[in-house]
Amino acid sequence: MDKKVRTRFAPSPTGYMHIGNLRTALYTYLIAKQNDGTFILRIEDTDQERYVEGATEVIYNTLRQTGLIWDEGPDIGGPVGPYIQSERMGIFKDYALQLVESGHAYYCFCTKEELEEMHKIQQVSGQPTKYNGHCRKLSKEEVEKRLAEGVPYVIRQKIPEEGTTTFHDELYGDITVENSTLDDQVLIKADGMPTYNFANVVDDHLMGITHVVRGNEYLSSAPKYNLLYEAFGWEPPKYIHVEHIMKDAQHKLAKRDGDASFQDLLDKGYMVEAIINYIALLGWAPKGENEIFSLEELKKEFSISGLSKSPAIFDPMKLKAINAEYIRRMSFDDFKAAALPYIRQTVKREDIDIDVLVRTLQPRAEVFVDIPEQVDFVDALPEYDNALYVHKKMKTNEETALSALNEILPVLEAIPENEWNEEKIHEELFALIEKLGVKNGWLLWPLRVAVSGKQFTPGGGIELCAVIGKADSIERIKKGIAKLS
RNA sequence: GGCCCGUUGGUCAAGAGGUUAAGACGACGCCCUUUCACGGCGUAAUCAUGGGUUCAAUUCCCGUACGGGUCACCA
Repeated sequence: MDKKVRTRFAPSPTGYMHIGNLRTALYTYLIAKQNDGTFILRIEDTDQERYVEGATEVIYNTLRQTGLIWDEGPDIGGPVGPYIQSERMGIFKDYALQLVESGHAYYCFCTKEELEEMHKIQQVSGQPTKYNGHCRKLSKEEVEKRLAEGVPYVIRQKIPEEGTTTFHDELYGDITVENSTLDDQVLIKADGMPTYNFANVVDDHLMGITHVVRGNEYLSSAPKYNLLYEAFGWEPPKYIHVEHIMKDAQHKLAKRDGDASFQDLLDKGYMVEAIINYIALLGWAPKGENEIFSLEELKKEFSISGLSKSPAIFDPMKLKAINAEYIRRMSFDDFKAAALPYIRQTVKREDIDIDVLVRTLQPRAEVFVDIPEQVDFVDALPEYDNALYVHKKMKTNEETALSALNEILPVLEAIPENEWNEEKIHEELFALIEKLGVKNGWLLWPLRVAVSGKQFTPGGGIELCAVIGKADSIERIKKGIAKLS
């Protein structure tokens, strides 16, 4: 690396952070940071029609939350500002004029109607729709005359009529296209503003950007970018085009899918670290077998060569599994602090052993938002069907369950209130199992059902009894006996 | 439709001429002094397809199919 790496994330403030976009930001950030380079935030807000109140804040907040901290940007400034595109509007026209001067661009006076007409004809005759070069042929005098008359105009890029253009992508290698397939795209619009493509090239150059990570949709316009760089005599940045994140094989993950934005994922209870970890993996594969990476670790691990050239389908299951892994890796205290608000959504009573509940919950919680439902039996025993008592593998049925509960009841009743804890209950019940000469499940499966009324619970019967306390446990067992009798 | 790109198990994917074609999620099975959505151990994949090149092709080349992208005075 001879040149200091400078990368940029250049989102439009739409008020919505698509995870594909976030992932681009991530990769962009990682490339800068792993090369000890600079990560720049540039807001591309030139589309007034799409302006959304507070949208810039969404970008700031997302980046801050995920730890993708920029070194230069609108709020903190930097040597190549301004970093808000709408504040740079004055600089582009001169560059376009420079191109006109050097013969790489030209004034075009065609009206919208004329263009529409032209495209219509092209479509009907099966031709590709592109500008027909009408105004290319205008004489210098003619141009001057119309300019003087104040005829509205745009400035278009003059694509060579023959030959090919080759550009290099770090992932795809060299891609060559026929110049004849390229359109004389507009550089400066009739209102004097630059088009996105033009502003992008100029800004990237002015900001000294060395690597551009962007979506695959720009692959087809990349040759035109290259021609622009050539016309200016500038060195193009290294391109890395990344594939889309898909909902399924034929549809991109879209807003309406409800999984598409960072905020959607947050709302579903996923942890920030897990989200970053998962999207890093969507379209990129680490060298080794480890898949769990912090942002810090990603800086070391990430490599452009591990990026994938084909679209990746977003898999909520995998995200969930990674989130579960993060939960399991939390310390007891951290997990407790994070889980408590969720537990309290359904568990209001205070007379329980919360630590036992938290401890049994941690390995079984995959996402925080699932917790309220997981512990909703604590406050009150739900209505349940006796069918729950039937378990093939445990060899239990309603009849054996009744016997089991009848055996359990006096044993638990005999435990003094102040000795009621997990160890004691365990000790007493296992003594009973030995005395009766039965399998653990024969006794404990019915207990779990009676005490929870649920098919799945965090922890087994013993833990649950410890959580809800003696009085409630006894009451629920009695209720089970009554139901089974 | 033109142009560009892609195609390894249900999903994410490693592998880059000769491999038992990794690993993870999911599924399934078994195990575990208590169920499970914990843990442990296993099982399942002839690499879209046809043709080349080669002693040898999932890996290179061409075609086909399928999928995606793009063809704006929008970003």
